[in-house]
Amino acid sequence: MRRRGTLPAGVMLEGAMNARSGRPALTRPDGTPVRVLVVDDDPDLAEVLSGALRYEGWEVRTAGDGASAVAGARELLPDAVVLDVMLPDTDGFAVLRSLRAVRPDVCVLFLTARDAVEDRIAGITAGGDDYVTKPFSLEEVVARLRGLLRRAGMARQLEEGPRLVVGDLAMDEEAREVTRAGELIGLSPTEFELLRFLMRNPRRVLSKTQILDRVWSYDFGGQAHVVELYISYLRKKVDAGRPPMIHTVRGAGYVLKPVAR
Amino acid sequence: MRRRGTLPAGVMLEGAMNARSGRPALTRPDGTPVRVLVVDDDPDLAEVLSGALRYEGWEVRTAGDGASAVAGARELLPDAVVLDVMLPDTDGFAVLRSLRAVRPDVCVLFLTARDAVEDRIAGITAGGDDYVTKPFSLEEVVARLRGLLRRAGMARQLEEGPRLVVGDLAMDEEAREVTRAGELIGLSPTEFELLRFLMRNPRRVLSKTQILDRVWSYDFGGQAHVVELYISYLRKKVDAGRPPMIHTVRGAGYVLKPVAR
DNA sequence: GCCGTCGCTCAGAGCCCGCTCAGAAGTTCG
DNA sequence: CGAACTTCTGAGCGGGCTCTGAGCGACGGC
Repeated sequence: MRRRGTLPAGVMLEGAMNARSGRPALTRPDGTPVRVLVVDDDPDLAEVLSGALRYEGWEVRTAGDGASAVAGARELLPDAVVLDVMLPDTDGFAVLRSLRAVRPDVCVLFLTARDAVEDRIAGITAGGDDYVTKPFSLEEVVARLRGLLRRAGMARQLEEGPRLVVGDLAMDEEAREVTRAGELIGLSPTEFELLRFLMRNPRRVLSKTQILDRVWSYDFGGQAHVVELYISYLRKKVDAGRPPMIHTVRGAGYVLKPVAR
Repeated sequence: MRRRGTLPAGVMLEGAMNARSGRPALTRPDGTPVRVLVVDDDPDLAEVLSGALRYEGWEVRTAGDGASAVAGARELLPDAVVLDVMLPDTDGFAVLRSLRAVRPDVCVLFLTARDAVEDRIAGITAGGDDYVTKPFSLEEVVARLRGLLRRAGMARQLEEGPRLVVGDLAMDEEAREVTRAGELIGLSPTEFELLRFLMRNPRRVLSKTQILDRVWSYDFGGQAHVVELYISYLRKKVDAGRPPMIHTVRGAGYVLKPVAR
């Protein structure tokens, strides 16, 4: 079962409703949803991205080129922009300048090809902005965006730091530190992202396909078997010798739950 | 003027917040954000600069020539100005005179080519202002600006002296001295700036790209490999024979942390 | 109780990442 | 003018990380 180049089957895309249950969504200071503009000339990719962002409870609008991006920004007045560096009409930097003219404090997350990194990205991460290289995972994009928005002063109403907590399991996203019952746990990059996905959806059964679509890059051609493997890695490190928090739901997927009392 | 400890934490944070590390930003005496005007005719450079300064929690406005600089200053009433000496319509010194007419005590940081007008710059800096030569690193610009503002009497000087401390590692920015456990450590200029960047972002994973964008000059064309090299230099000097403070996070970057409690 | 399916884990191959050494080019200073 | 220092490139190496394949155990249907 081979996946097509750009499009994962978007199980989580349909029913794009409010935030994931469990925790309130990241919102603007006045409580209205965060507004994001997605700019990419690949309509499939733009659709997948906007689906993932809507799933966060955010308001999303897409544009396929620089001109409509600027127009869209004028209407939407977005808090953040996901911006492909390579666009059919202009490059992302020119678009950024126009955007900044409309809204100086807008956050920008650049999408760029791996080899183009050294090009003119220099200086971008120096400000509040950030970038991810293609191919990326949706979790990565969402996490980076959340980081940008948080630092830009969103979510003032909740004390939402860069810290995820489920039971006695805690994750500091900025320090990339994970602790269980105070003990430090070392994780590889993939393990870390998988655990982050689980921790952001506690008590919810996640299917292997869902996990694959979310945590792995969209061009990953492999089998769902990797998910089992990495779950097993995680169990060894997170549940080692302790009451288990990662549970298998046969035929459905996996759940992360705090230990029952 | 605010006194520490007498107000609830939330009130203090209400003013400008530094985007990094949650520390309060350098602010004006009344708690409002520092206001900076960036004047440079290269829009990309102006954009990168203003991004970096906004990231400090400051309010930024840009201008591309002398005329709009004076106009912008009249509106913004900036505390500091980052001013390119070479401008399309006039030179920076003329602009400075106009600025001083509006606000006599404004801090000025000149941007200048390496071999240009050393003597006139030298005269200027005698008056309390400062300059950096192109190409510069963003860390350098920000550090110089912070120094100027601090000396000009911006608030928080009690907490934010020219002294950075992480664990038993201490840095005096003005004396350019670094000590670990009281022992003096000699660093080259680049090593010093890299360590300063790490110390200003303790417990936060910094990617190689982030470090490159921030510590190296904006025109540096090289690979992220240099960062690894300089991290290795730093480790030899800072961590030599001691419990390590500089840690590698594979696939993510580097962190500076005080030794485990 | 038997059998098929599903999930877990081990072992290993290949790749990629980060560390280090050595040396060249440029710079500063005595 | 030479010596020491600084900065950066290139190459090699060691090891961690990711993924494949296969065997085995667990679970559930009948």
